[in-house]
Amino acid sequence: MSLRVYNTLSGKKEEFQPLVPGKVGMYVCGVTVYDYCHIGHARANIVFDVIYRYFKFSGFETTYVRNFTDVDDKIINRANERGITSRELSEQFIDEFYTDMDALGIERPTHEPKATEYIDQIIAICQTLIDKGMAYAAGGDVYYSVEKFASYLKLSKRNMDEMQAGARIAPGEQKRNPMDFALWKAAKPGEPSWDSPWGAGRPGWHIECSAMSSSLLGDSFDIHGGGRDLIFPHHENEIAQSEGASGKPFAKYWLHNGFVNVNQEKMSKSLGNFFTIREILKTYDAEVVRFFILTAQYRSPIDFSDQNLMEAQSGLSRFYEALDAAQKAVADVPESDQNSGEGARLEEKFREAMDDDFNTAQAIAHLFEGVRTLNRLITTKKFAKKADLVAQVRDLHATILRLGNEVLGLFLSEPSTWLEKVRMAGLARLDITLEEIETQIEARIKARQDKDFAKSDEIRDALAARGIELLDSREGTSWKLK
RNA sequence: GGCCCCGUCGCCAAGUGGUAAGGCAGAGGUCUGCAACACCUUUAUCCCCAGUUCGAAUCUGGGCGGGGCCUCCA
Repeated sequence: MSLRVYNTLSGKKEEFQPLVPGKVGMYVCGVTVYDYCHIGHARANIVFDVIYRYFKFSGFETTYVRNFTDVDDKIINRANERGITSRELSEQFIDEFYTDMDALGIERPTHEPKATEYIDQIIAICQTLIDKGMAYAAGGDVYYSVEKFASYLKLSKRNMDEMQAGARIAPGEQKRNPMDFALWKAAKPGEPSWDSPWGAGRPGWHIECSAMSSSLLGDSFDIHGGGRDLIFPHHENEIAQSEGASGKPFAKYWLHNGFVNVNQEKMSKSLGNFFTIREILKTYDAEVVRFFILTAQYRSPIDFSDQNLMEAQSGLSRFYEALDAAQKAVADVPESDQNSGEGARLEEKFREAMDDDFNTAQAIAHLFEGVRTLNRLITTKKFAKKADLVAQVRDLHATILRLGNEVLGLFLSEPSTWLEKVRMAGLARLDITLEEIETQIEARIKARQDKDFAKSDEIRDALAARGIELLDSREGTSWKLK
């Protein structure tokens, strides 16, 4: 079974064949650091984190580059509003970015370049493009001449004539063609700037990604990723710049993640449904957010709502409950050298799903089947005395944990700890204290010992009415949120 | 207006030519003092119409509905 990926460039799933056997180079557009990250950023970063992890898991030596855009109009404006430098602002939000990404369990990429560290390379590409006649300097700006790049719009599949009809040249721009875009912008007063052959200025947005990707991955590399909204103009322009300058093919496969909607509406500041990652994490566990995002195919739109998040929490709890129960069920049983093959079978199905364009939803469905098998095995009569079943449970438990940990970045907590954390978080939203629950449980245990079932049920129903469900087992009585 | 994507059970969501995964919720059963948990069983012919095919949710055409990009955006 080989890995297949959906390539925006061809509009089809293609067999993944790296440029260099055994190695993968991937570049994903990162964030412009002028504000806190929202759940759309969470999705993009989680999706490409899993893609990165899966390449490594599949044995590829993977170089993952994710940049920071730390020079940009929005940064400059925001910094000016606050009376600090662009650098101070961007550094602050880089720290905030890491806070959020770490919470979501996102691995650090191999390289995390900042645009401002690549000014020399940016200037060099601009110069090459000017020398080749594909770009021109005008009034301290440098513009890319789109008509000089024959395959412009090949990624976004748009029509040049129609694009031109709607394009405008903004006041102050020196473009020859409205579709041309800025590679270099002349410095205005109060803006950060660098010296260049065209005078003091700063890079345009698109050029930085061309510079950073070629510097760290070479002119040609395997995977380029980002959100759907970057297809035009950002990625289209990157192709024009990079291929125009190098004369070589740029990224081989273009991967784009779908959007996050909120209650079925596009998330936007004007609609007031804009959620930052840290706001969401006040209500939902980070792993629940991660799990939720991975239960959909990465290219589909996903709807962020309380109901969907609650369901994700139930689903993830099912995993942790089963992992917890399995762990306990085999804890006191001596190890044996039996190999069940259950884990290998599950792993094969998991890989098959992931090989099909990183279908995490399908992969998770297979893991759920593993959970059911696990639960079925450990509730078998005299389970602990059946060495073959014990071996299956150990194998399956270890496999679910390993696939979850390494590829999906899930199930990383100690099950009982995680379940406890979620319970306590839920409790905080109810009008009841832990002490009250424990007191009631004690009272009910006593009533049951006295065979006073009427009272026992009364206590249970009263707690249930307040959102607390009791669970009796051999070990005693525990509780969970309804 | 141009380009692109989507429409599968009450909800979420896989499946892209061979007879509908999985989760949540629901029903019945086992377990239980009664419950809950867990397990077992069970719940759809895939927006509509026409066509291609031995065979279509999957391909083609038309319609209806939803969304995205075309300006900064994950």
